[in-house]
Amino acid sequence: MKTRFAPSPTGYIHIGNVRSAIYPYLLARQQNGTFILRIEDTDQARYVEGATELIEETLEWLGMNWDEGPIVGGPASPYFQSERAEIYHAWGQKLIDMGRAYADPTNAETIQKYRDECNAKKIPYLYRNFRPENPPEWKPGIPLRFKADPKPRTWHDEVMGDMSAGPEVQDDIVLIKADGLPTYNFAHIVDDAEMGVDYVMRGVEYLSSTPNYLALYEAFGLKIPKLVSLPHILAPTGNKKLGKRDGAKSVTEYRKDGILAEAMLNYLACLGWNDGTEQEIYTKDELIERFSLPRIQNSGARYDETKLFWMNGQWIRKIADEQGIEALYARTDGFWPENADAYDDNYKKRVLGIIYDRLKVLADLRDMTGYFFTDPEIDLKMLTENKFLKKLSEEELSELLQVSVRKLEAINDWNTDTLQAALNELLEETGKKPAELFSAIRLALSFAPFSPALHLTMEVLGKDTSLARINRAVNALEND
RNA sequence: GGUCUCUUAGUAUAACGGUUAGUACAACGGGUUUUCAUCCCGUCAACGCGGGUUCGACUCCCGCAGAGAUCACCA
Repeated sequence: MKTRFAPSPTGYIHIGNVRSAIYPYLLARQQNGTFILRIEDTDQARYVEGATELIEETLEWLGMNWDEGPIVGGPASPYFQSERAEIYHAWGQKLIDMGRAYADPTNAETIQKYRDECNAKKIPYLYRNFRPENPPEWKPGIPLRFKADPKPRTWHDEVMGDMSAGPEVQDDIVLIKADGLPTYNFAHIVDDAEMGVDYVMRGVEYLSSTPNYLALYEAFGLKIPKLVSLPHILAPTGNKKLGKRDGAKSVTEYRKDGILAEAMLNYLACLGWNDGTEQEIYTKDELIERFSLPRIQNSGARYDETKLFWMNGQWIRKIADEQGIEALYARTDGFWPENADAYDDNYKKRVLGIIYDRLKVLADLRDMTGYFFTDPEIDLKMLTENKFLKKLSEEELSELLQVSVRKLEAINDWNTDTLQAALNELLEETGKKPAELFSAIRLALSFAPFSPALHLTMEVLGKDTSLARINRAVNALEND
């Protein structure tokens, strides 16, 4: 059993594109089949340098390894359509020999004229009504057209159900272009046959062309693969399919923001598919096990970045809780603030251990952990205008912090338990509410809008740094 | 315009003739010794419209409307 992902290297690969790789991948793995990557680079004008590498990187990052295709090779090599011209020519010749294809010498202007005539008469434009009477012999430089056999056709789509179409949508499509390379319409049929592909999964936009493909399968006497139309992913606003123009981000960008591959795969797989249960978080293995074609949604699904971010937070916590902070730490390379470079892994791991449950994306580390690595800039307003502290005078604030310093100085064994105990004693001795005492110390330490629980923060910061920071704040208050 | 497809809360979805129409994200409110977050609790919120079929319709049928796709020597 074989499935394939057949992208065109026309630029970066965005989330709308990736999903059409996920489903065939899942299906192939579930049925111990083969997942093929084929590069459809027959449009030289739209070809973008480096796009193939980007596709490969993206699939690798998501953990979707392919069994046949670029890099790994395979029995139907090559897997770049631009390198398969001879194969398409041979198949084209077969059609010519059967009398089912002809060279078309008509120039573009004339074709446009035909089209305009039809539009003027308000009748559907079909090229087969203008077939040249004495087509020349086919040779390079002249497009090759299919000789359609229009008739009612019915077929089954694994997602959309039973389909039918009349002759009015079947035409003499171009098989091989003047540049000698095949059109998508022709190339994918030939390749799927040569490569033994059993499931053709692609976006619904190909649904309208399916009758033409059916005619081609029939002409060649090919077994029709299972046809699977995948609904579109819609842009966050409007009703358009998600595309680069709507600012669809590339998968690479999300990776740089610190979206985990697991979360990306999970979110995309569940956008337009569910297994009927209320489960939301799926590992790759669970997706492989549960995936089924009939449960693919048949209407478009709107892309919702907020939910992706939520899911990423879930995955950050899942990895930390199930595999340990070590496993999560291994993913954080490149996401720390610059000034963290001077610190060792162990320290950063401890920081991660107390901060991870407030991360949505790994890049949040940059904004949220700065004060663990450098003394924060003193901003007295954060203290004096804090909603719990603004009723205290600067003198009272200073006094409160000095009392705290004396209490904390007395701690010999600096750990979360002794710190918690000291803080509780301070509450009693000062008679302050937690909101006042803790806010004052927290801000003196971090001058950050938020930070982990106080005793955890101080434990990681260490006794010397913690006390020095509070004293610093006291001095600033005294000299204000 | 022709042809085709789709239609449950703001979003993603569950239901497969009988439910107070379930869940999650978002929003809003509350709780967990400070903040932000996590976690927990709660609130708001949906079957596009109109006909049938049926004892009974979100579920089946037919119209309509709305949305989308396609009509290339692009994929």
